[in-house]
Amino acid sequence: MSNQAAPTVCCPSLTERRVPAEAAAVLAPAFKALGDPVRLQLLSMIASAESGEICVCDLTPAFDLTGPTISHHLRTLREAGLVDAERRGTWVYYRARPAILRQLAALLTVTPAEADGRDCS
Amino acid sequence: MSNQAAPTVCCPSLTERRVPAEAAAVLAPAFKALGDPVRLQLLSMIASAESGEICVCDLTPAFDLTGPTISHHLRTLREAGLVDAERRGTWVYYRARPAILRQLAALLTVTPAEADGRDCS
DNA sequence: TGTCTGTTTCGACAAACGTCGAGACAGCGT
DNA sequence: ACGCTGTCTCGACGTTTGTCGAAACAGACA
Repeated sequence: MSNQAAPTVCCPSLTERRVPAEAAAVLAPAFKALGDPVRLQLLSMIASAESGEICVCDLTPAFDLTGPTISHHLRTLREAGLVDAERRGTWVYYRARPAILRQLAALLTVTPAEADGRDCS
Repeated sequence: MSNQAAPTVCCPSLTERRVPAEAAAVLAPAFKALGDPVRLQLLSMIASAESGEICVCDLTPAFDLTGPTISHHLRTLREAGLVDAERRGTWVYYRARPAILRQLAALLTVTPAEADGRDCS
């Protein structure tokens, strides 16, 4: 099931200091994987699954796309280290990797000092 | 300087409920803009600038890329709503838009309930 | 063993992307 | 008015991406 290594760079916010080229090279592919609406929804369906995992057979029919296309997007998420896959009998189950999600969130977190204020308005 | 509208969708985490197609369509382009190492560094340099803004003339020499290429990446960041640009005399200054960064961070934030634990290890 | 279903791989194609050089535009200083 | 410098736009290029259909692989079940 060939899961790739998850990035191991760490954690200060984008806004605190300039992210070095090596860190950018490692983190950017994860953001790139999130940069497609289908993959964003796939990851969300996986990460929000009640049991912590979800079957490809539940993912595929949720989109107007062929099986191979969904499989391709799932592979992209896997190679970005965002999800893990496990085959159990006939079906393949995907689960999210919270550690890397947290890392990306931390990168994007804005120190509350810097104003201009309201999100969600 | 033609700044595009920033996404106005809001805020629950990826992991809480499935992100709807319309939200994904709006948010994915912002992640896509972050999905290139050069743009990630550009945004970081902009967002971490002491005065809150930084001149293109300070950005360009930090990379082994031509002016037009840097300009193209900056335009991508602008169109994704991640930064704002303002011309003052000869120079053009860029500043980050914290609201959308916060929104993206919120989307990626994992509810501490879901374990598997340690980031930054 | 054979066949059926679920999933992935392969090959192809059009569209989008990252990069460049050449040229255009905007202000400043003479 | 002219030229100089900083920035952006345009056109071109090779590469990567998203999608598909066809085919391969994996496990279940008769």
